[in-house]
Amino acid sequence: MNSRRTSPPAAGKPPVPVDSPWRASRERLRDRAVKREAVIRAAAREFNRKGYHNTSLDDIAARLEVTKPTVYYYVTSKEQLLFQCFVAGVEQIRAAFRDVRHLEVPARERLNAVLRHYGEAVASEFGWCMVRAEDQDLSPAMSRHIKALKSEIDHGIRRLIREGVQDGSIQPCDPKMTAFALAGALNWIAHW
Amino acid sequence: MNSRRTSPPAAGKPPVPVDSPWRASRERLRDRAVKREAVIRAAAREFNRKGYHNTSLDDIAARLEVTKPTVYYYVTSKEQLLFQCFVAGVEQIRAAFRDVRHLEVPARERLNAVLRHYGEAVASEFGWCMVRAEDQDLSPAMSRHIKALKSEIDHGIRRLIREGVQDGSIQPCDPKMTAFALAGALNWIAHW
DNA sequence: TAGGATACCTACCCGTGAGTATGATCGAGG
DNA sequence: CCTCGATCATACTCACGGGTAGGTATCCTA
Repeated sequence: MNSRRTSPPAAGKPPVPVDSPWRASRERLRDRAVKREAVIRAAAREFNRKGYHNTSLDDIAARLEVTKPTVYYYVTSKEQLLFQCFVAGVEQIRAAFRDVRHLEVPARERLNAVLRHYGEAVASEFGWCMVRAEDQDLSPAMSRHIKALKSEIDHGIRRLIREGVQDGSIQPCDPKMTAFALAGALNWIAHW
Repeated sequence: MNSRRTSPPAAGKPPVPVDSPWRASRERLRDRAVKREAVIRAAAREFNRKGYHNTSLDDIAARLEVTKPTVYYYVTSKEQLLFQCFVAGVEQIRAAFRDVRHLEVPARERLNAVLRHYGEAVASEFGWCMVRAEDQDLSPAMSRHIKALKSEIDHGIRRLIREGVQDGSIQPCDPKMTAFALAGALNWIAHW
């Protein structure tokens, strides 16, 4: 049997329509940033639907009703595209930490708020890119960058746990293991 | 820049040596099952190291000091190889359930025992294949099969939780959500 | 010891998909 | 009106990797 002729590996969920700035209006929009962001969002959705390796840049371009060179006009490589999706997702979580930093409530409540945003981010269109993207797919430099971002979040959670234990709002526990378990449970959302 | 000429995406951890039955002795071993299992184990280790899509069958063959057609002699396709790795990992967990089924101890203890085996399985060389293998990479039939196996384990955990709540060894909780969180936390081991 | 089965290899096919060369198009400023 | 630059499409190149064709060596059995 020649597998080259068998049907593709099943795309699961139906495509999420993406509001393409190219189709948005007849006139060409001049805003590079908007289009670039649209490219990243479209990529994230396709990665989420079919996985990184099962998504071609032609797929992403088609979803935006554009051709591949146009995508390359906004992005230098597929790898960078994945990286940007990742960063976009992580940024949501970092924002949650910033929002909470100066709140005058017990650490337990701040932790809850962060974890809620964390869960929402993981459930968003960028969730897959954050959780399931394998750093084997990225260059060592980008992989290091991602590890650093993940580590920052991890330590942020640990710190909130420690503060909670100190101010009595959280039961005594090992912050490292607890943060690991919490992150694991929430990340699992991205796997359905 | 031509990415075709850039270095491969970083292989992370160093290769785990695999005891190849081919190199084991000068004489050819006649045991198909042993060799087939060696192929699957080698595949699991490579998938674990570099990811499914970044591992070629040539890689796996090279690790076993054989050629690609030899691998195909024991396995019909790369997809089936991934599937077999998955099944091998899941089987460890199913065994844990069987071992515990007829124990005369509180459900809490049985659950602990299962979860310990669960964690060990996830940390094993098949852990990646169980947790991170995306069903987008498998045919619909195999994907269904895998979903069924996962569901069986999930319901097994839920049942133990329910029994624990009934016999008082576990605090009252929602079995579904608790099982989800437990599995998520443990599965996260496979991501380091 | 012929002849079939098993196990393995060399050499190849070919679809796929990342990335690109080239030129068309269109809006805006001169 | 006409050029200039930003934007986009057509039509490629090329390496990679899954999978196979076909042959060979070794073993087993009659």
